[in-house]
Order: sequence, then structure tokens, then C-alpha cells
Amino acid sequence: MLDVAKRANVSLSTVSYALNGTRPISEKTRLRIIEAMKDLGYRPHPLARGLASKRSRILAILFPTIERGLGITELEFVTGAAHAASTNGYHLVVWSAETNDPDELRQLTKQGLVDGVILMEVHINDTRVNLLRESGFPFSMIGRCDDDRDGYVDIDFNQTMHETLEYLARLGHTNIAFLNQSQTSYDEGYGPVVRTKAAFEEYIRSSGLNGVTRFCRPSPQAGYEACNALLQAHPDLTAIVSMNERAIPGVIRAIAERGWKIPDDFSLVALVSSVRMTEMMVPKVTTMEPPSAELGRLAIGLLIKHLEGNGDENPRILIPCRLIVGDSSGPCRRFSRN
Amino acid sequence: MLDVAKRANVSLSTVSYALNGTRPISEKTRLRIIEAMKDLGYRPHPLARGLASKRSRILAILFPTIERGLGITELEFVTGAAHAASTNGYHLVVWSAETNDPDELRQLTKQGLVDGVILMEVHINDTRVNLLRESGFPFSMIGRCDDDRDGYVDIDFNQTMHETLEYLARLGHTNIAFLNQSQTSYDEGYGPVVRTKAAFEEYIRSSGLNGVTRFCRPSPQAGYEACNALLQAHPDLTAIVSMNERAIPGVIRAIAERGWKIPDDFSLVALVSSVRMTEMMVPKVTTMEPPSAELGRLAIGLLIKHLEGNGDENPRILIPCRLIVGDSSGPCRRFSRN
DNA sequence: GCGCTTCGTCGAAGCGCTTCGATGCTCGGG
DNA sequence: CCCGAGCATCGAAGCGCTTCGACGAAGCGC
Repeated sequence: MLDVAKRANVSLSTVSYALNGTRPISEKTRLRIIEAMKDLGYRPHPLARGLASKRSRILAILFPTIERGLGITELEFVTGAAHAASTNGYHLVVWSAETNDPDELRQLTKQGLVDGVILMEVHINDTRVNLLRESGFPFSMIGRCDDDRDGYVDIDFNQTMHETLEYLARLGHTNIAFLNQSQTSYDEGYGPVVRTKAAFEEYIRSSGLNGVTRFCRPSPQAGYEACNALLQAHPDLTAIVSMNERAIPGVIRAIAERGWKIPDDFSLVALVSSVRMTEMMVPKVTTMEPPSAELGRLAIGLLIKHLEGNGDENPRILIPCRLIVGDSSGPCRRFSRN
Repeated sequence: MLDVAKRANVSLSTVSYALNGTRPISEKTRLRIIEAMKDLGYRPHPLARGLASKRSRILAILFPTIERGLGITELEFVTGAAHAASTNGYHLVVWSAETNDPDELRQLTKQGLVDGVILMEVHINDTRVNLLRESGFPFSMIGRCDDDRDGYVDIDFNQTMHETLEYLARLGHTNIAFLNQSQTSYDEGYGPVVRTKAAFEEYIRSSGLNGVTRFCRPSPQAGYEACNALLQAHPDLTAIVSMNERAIPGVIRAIAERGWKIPDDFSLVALVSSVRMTEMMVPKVTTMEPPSAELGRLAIGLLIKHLEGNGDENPRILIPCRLIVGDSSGPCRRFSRN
């Protein structure tokens, strides 16, 4: 840096000001400095910069280990976030940590390596969030708690469910089941599970459709059993909405074993599943695809705005999933044919 | 740190030595220092440490954007690596970068933030590898080039293919097709594509089986077309080995349209697909599952050993995939029934 | 033409650590 | 009893940057 300063006939500090825009620098001096930097192939040292400024320009994303296993959606959170970070001159480090172990998080934030952190898999009442709030450590969330404090981006589960059920209703379905994730995740207050359940029940109540919900562990076998149980108890069901990705193959199998064809006799819609997954199934399952990369991007954007002092006090962004029609949904001919 | 030193009645430098083991410190002094650190809740500042020691203890993993899209396998590389890094006291940052843009990589390494980098999606002749070799920047690979230099971990494609074909041969299959990834990735010299093709052909040659290979773009539709083309040209095929995950649903559809049942009339085995994906298909597809998280872990291990000066000159680790039998493979009854 | 502000720049003091050379200490051999 | 070796520890000089206070030079109104 000193070399650059010499070559541009300015002092070391002037180079720094030119680099960060901390103080006004006349245009010609600035150009001379930039020229010198290019000539010498100079790149500022991030560690030194971070040490002096107390801002590392490194962000972290907390990578949970979860019951259902990490999927494409989680992957895209990270890639989206990584992209957004580097676009803004930040680095993104990944921390894997138990969702419910705030201690690990405390260690990591106290270390002082990162300026801020992004939480995923947020629960309605999340220890990690409370911890970060108390310590005043900057963060943003993919997902949200019950209250509306702090910056978050999340899926608009209400609208997503609304659109899903409206889509099915338009196709003529009136008896619809919602296959949720596990009872455990509901009890733990995992946001998507709680919110979709509420949204489903709310829509059913206000629409006059018949609806039933069910929890299900994340496996094809559990899906198979859940589907059979549902159909036994409610033989007039004509569609299932499943937010349980891994259960879907089991559902398909259970339907097939009844001799029903999808979508002619029965419709199936995935909720918050990426096309990358649903296209693996035969037939290709209709899905409400989550804007995962976008959410990762936005979460980083929020965090950076917060760190740099621009932006709202606590920005909330909700984005609905997008309907991608596959070959698993359509009007039901099962009853009309009888 | 000074506070710790005072509290332990030693100098600042002694604390540093105790912390890093750089110089011998008597046991009692060391214990006193550790005690003081605990009392004060002291944690060393990574940036300062990095600046002074010229070792940031931060590693990077290069996250490619690829034709077939990122999948569970790539995700597990990262999670595995992240885990291993944190276990060893390192941090892992993710860099997304075009596979064939060495310039971006040069920028990132020159910056000096990270001590070393892990490459994935390595090609037979990889510009990034050449770049890193020339610059002497520490790295390790998931995958490998043609030569055996530098540290790498990779799937043992030879053995994997061997086991796959032996498995099918034991089931009685003698006419087997290998559905590879795209011609483009072959032409670009993408390791797995090149190596599996060679391994397949080699095995066929030496075993007396009949085999045919085919490239295929990563989509169900392409898989459908490829499967039909294969069966038209080789009606006596009884099994397909597919290293093309996204093509598989198309293959299943093509088989079904012929009125054949899987696995009774036709067998299907996925190569290097995680169970998380193959269990999405109906029937659950038999797969040779890659040890992805393990590879991520090992790549980090190699890199750290290299950085810390222990370990071999250029360690090479090959691990075969593991056969996970699903419902898509078995003895072929198609011909025996005729 | 005076003092005043504003702009652009400079020098120096850190940021929290590592590391080098130096120093005091203890110990055994002569 | 002295000397040198080896061990444990200390003080100080950086690492490459940011940032604070200060200062000279214009530019302004009166």
C-alpha cells in the first residue's frame, strides 16, 4: 500500500481514503491512485483491513442438521447467499451447527470473525434468535419467529397455500388432504409446518371445501402409510397437498396400488419442493416451488443493509412459492366415471 | 490478551506461546494462563491472529455452476467439508465461480483471505488446477486431473463400475447400456464422465458382456429419448446403468411405455446418485451411492495436512461408491417368459 | 485584504495478535 | 565456586490496514 502511495505521490492514508471513500478525495488524485494500484497489481489485505476497521466483511450462514435431511432448497439458500455476498464484496462462511444448540452459536459470534450471521430453519420460538437479540449481534433470517422483530425473508405460506388450494378447487377438487411434515417438527414450532397447517385450516374453513391434515415423518414408507390411512378414513379424497417431499414416492405408490391413475383419478401437489426434486418422480409432480436462491440473496441483502446502516429498522419480506404444473394434477374423473 | 497476561502474571507473549505451543511453556504457567482465559472469557481474535501469523485458518471451497445443476452430492461435499474444517479449527468459505473462469480464482487467491482452496468438478485438463500449480497456492481436489500430482480425493470409478456390472452380471444380465452425462461434458474432459466411460468399455471388453454407451443431456426428456433410441438399436438390452440422474425419470417412463415392468423386465441402476434422490423415484432406483460427505471431509483433511506441513507429498485417495439395492434391479424375466 | 470555513491531504497512533532476539534463571561439570 | 548450556519468559517490533486530529490552501463574504 505504501508502494502505491509513493507511486501516486500521496500519503498512505490518502490511498486508504480513496479506497474506502471515507473522506473526499479529489478526482485526479483518486485516478492517479487507481492507476498506481493497477500498475502494481495491488490488492488490499482483507485481514488487515478487518483488524483495523473492526469489520471483517465476512458473513456466516448457519447450516443446520435437520430431521428430514438437507435438500436442494437448503442448497439454494446457500448458493444464493454466496452469490449475493460476493456481489457485495463480502465473503460467506458456512457453519454447521445443531439448530437447538445456542452455545455453539455463542462461541462463533463471540469469536469476532464474522460481521453478521444468517439463520435458517427458524422456529416460532427460537433460542438462537433470542441469543442473538440479547447479544445485539447482527443477523437476519430465512424464516421468522412469531413476533415481527428483526429482518427476515420468508415464504408467504398463506398465499402459497391459498394459491394451491384455489388451483385444486378450480380443477374441481373439494375433498383435499394436507400432508404435513412430522408431528415432532410441529411441536418444536418449526415455522413452515406451523404456518402451512394454520393456512390450510383457515382456507378450508372460509372456503367450504372439505379438508383434513396429517403429520408424516420424512420417508417414502411413512408417506405410504399416511396416504393409506388418509384414504381409509376419507375415501372421498381426490387430492393431496404434500409439504413432505420425501413422503411423496410413498404416496404415489399407495395411489397406484389402489389402481388409481395420477392425475386422472387423484391429484398430487408438492408444497415447497424444488422442481429438481419433483421432476425425479414419475409422473412429474406439480409443485409450488420455493424461491430459495432468491431468499438466500435477500437475506444477505438485508443483513448487509443493516450492517452498513441503511435500510429499514426491521424489514420483512414474504415471497410466495410459484406454481409449476407437472403431470400429477388435473380434474378428477374418478367419481364422474362411476 | 493483555488482561489475561496480567491476571496470570506473565507477559503478553507468554500467553501467545501458551496458546499456540510455539515455544515450550512450563506446565504450571500454562495452567495459570488457561485459568485466566476462562475467567475472563477470553477468545483470541482470528483476524489479528491471521494478520500477524500470515495464516488466516480460513479455507475456501469453489462452488461451480454446472450444466446439470447442483445436487445433493455437491451439497454434501460442502457440508462434509464444513464439518471437517470446523473440527480442525478452520473456517470454510464458499466461493461460487464459473468452472472455466480462472481469472476469478486468481483474484480470490491473490486477495490473501484464505490459506487454501478446495476444487470440485475437476476436469482432466483443468485451467484452475494449472493456475494454482503455477502460483503455488495450496489446494486439494475432489476429483482429479490426468496426472497424479497434488492431493486429491475422488471416487474410484473403475471399481464402482466394476462392482455395478458385476452385480448386474450376477443377476444374469448380458446386454447392458451405460447412459452417461452429456457429450459436452465428455468433450470438456469432465473426470467422472471420461472415467466411467473408459471403465465401462474396459469391463465390457474383458468380460465378454455386450455393452453400449450413450451420452445424454441432463433432463428427463433427454433420458426418455435416449432410452428409446437405445432400445430401438439394441432390443435385447435388459439393463441400463445411468450416471445421469436427471435422465432417469425419462428412462423409467420409456420402459413403462413399452409395457415392461421394472425390475422384472428391465433393470435400472443409478451411478453416483445419492439415495436421497433415487428414493424419490418410483420404483426406488438401485444406486451406487457416492461417499460425498466423506470426500468433502477428506479433501479438507488433505489440505490442512498440506498447510501444516505434515502428510504425504501428494496423497491420493480413491473411494468406490456403495451399492444400495432398491426396487429397480433384479433378474430379467422378459426373455425367459417368451 | 481579513478571518473564516471547507476541502484535500498528511503523519501517527493504533487494531490484537505473532515472533524474534535477548535476558534471567537453574543446573551440572570441572 | 565459576562457567556455559538450556529452559522459561519478556519486551518490542512488526503484520497491513483504518482513522483521528491537524494543517496548508483555496474560496467566501464583508
